Amino acid sequence: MARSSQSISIGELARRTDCKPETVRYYERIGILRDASRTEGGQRRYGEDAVRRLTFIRHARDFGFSVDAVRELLAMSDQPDMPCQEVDAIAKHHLEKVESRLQRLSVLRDELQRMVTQCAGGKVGSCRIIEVISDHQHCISETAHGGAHDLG
Amino acid sequence: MARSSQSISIGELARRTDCKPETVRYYERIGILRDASRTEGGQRRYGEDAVRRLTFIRHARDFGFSVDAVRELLAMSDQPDMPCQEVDAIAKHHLEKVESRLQRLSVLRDELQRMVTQCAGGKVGSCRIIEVISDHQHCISETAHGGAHDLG
DNA sequence: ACTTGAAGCTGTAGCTGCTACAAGGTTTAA
DNA sequence: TTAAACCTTGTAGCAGCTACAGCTTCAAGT
Repeated sequence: MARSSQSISIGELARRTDCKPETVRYYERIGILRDASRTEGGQRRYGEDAVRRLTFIRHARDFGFSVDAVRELLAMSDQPDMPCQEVDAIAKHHLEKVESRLQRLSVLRDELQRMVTQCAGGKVGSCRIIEVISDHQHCISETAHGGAHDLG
Repeated sequence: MARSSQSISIGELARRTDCKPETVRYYERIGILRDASRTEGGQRRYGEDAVRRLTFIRHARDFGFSVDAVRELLAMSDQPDMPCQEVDAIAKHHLEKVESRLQRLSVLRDELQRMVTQCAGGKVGSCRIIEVISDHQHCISETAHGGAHDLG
C-alpha cells in the first residue's frame, strides 16, 4: 500500500465513475462521500477508495435505490461482520416497489395503447384520445392518494 | 344555461376533482387553469367549466402526461376543428416513453430478483447483494447520460 | 519565469409537480 | 356576535441532481 494515494482530481474521479464533478460535490455535501483531502490551493484529491465508494453509489443508484437506501447500504458495507439481514430487507423492499410500479406501468401502457389505436385521425372534436382523457375513471392510482407517475 | 354559475369554492372544486386547493392554485399559477373570478372578499369562485377542465387535467396527469403535454392537449382540445394528428403524436410519444421505461424496469426487476435470491443470509462481508452492487456493469441506463430511475 | 487555458472552487438558483407551512382575511352557520 | 371553517398570498421544502456566475488554481508549454 501507500502508492502515492490521494492523487485523483474531482474531474478524473467523475470520469472514472461516469458522473459529473457537480454530482461528486453534491454527494459530499449530503454526506455519502467523505470529505476529500485538499491540495494547498484547496482542490479536492481522491484515492482509489473513493473510486470504489463512488462506483458503489452509482451502481446502487442505477439499480434505483434511493439516496437514503444507498446511505444505509454504505453504512452496512462498511461493517462486513454484521449479519446481512438488513441489506436483504432493503433490497427486498426495493424489489417490491419496482414490482408494483411495473404493474401500474403496464396497466397504463395498455390504456395508452388502446387510446392510440382507437384514434381514427379525424378532428380534435371527435378524437378518441381527448375523449378517453376526459371520461376515464380514476383507476390507476398508486395508493389512495398517491401522486402521479413521474414519467417525464 | 346560466344557472347561477361561478358558485364553487376552491375547496369544493378540489374535492370534486380529487386534488387539493394548493394544487388548483398551482395550476392557475402555471397557466393551465384560467384565472378564476373572485368574490368581493377576494376568494376564488368556479363554474362547471372549471370542473371539466380540471378533471381533464387530473386524468391526463393520471395517464402520466407531463404538465407540458397537458398544456398542449388542453390547447388542442380547445380547438375542436383542428385535425388531431398532434394529439395523436403526443399520445404516441408518451406511449413510447412508457414502453421503454417498462422495459428498463423489468430488466431491473430481474436483476434485483437474482440479487435477492442469491443472498445466502450470512454476513455483510460475503453478501451477494453488496457484491452485485459493487461489481455490476452499467447496462440499464436510459440514454447515454440518462438520469436515475426515480423509484423512491 | 510566465502565460494560457482547462479545470477547480463556493454559493446559489433551477428543474418537476406539487405540498406545507405562516400569518392573516372572509364566509357561514349557530 | 362569535367561532369554526374556509380562504388569501407568499415562501420554502421534497429528490437528485444540474447549471450557472464569478473567481482561483493547476499543469503544460515556451
